[in-house]
Amino acid sequence: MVKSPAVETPPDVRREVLNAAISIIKTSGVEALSMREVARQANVSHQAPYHYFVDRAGIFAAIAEEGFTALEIAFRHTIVTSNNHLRDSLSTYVRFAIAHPGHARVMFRADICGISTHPATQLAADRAYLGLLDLANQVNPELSKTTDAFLLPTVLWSMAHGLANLIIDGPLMNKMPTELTVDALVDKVGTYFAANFNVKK
Amino acid sequence: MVKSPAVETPPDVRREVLNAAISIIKTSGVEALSMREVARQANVSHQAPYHYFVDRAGIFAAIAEEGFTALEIAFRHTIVTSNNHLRDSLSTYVRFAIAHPGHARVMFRADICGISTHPATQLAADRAYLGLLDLANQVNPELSKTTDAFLLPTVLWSMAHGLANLIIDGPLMNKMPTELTVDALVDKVGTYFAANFNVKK
DNA sequence: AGTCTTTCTAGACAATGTCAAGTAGTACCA
DNA sequence: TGGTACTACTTGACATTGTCTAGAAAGACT
Repeated sequence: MVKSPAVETPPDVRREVLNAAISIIKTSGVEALSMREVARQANVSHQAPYHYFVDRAGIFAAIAEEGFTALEIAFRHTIVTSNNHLRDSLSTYVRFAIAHPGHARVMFRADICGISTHPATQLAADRAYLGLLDLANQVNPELSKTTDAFLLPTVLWSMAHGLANLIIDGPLMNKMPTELTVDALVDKVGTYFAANFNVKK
Repeated sequence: MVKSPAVETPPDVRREVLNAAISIIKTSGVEALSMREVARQANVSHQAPYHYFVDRAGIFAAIAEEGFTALEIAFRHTIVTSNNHLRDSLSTYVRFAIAHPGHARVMFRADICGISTHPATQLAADRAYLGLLDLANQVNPELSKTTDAFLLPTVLWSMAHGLANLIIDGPLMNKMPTELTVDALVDKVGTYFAANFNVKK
């Protein structure tokens, strides 16, 4: 094929397939994703996705990898820009999940994100975790030297993970005051937590 | 068939089906549950489950309902027996999830637990939430009277939910010191959190 | 011109969720 | 005793799914 003069870009089937998958997960959940529906939405044959992703799990692994990489970048950004690392470690995680529910729904579920079978995804996940550790280290550098160094990161991770999941999939919003927006909730919870959690000692 | 004299109990197909489903979810995850596999493990025809549960989602709803009811009982028990409600609200939730992963995997995922379509499940979930609220109220009864009464319960719920999910499905245990058992982790995190989170004011 | 590789498409298969129809047993009434 | 209704299933059928196997078209390299 002769390359046309900078008018139309060549179709990036891999990207199209991935976008279709992310969109399906975002709107209908992980359960609803079928290879054939993905192919249909990407306007390719039902077998084209298999060329880029070995199987259904392969698509999930690719989405998760993309997500973990983006999350790590978000953590690194927060490390250098925040003046309240405790609060913002929460909000970075949660806001990422809200902004990218298609990715989050996959990343946050080890049973389907293929972390054990896809080394690239494992690596991206490890790097994101390191980002979180570095962020926690900003909160109190002393803690990271103790034998219980894992405690603060675990609390932060659990808290953020729980809040994110309850918001994007769970019934939390129904239980909140009706006038409270998601953004306001994340703000309030983050501020409340950071104000009341004592990290000295 | 002639009924044998009080020796064997009549087969409870509904229970068998439910148990088979819970066992499949526990060992292979929600994704792996198929109606036909459930029927096979319960030794009934592939349509028998449909007699008791309208569809696949119906089985999940029944499991979730059972789980929420049990969780509420656990909360109520903790309310009257604990002398550290902050710590034990966490551990009650997390230990429930660890002890009943088959139930937990379904309950904690609104997209599949059928909360919006099955009123009985919704009711059980609401009751469990009320149990959590009552538990949070033990921590600091004053807080429940303020306009920000939702903050402490939300923090507790998020924290517990996150920790539970990271343990039963997530990659958290890989990141922990190798000699740390799940039980010890729950203990340590709960104690650490309760010791450092300030609920006065 | 011929062969390789990449990027797909087409066809086939067993397994799945679910609809429709049937059947065996039990309960109740005449 | 016969009839009828109901419960608790079973059997059969169908479209849809994930995935295997076989190509096919197009460019790159020799």
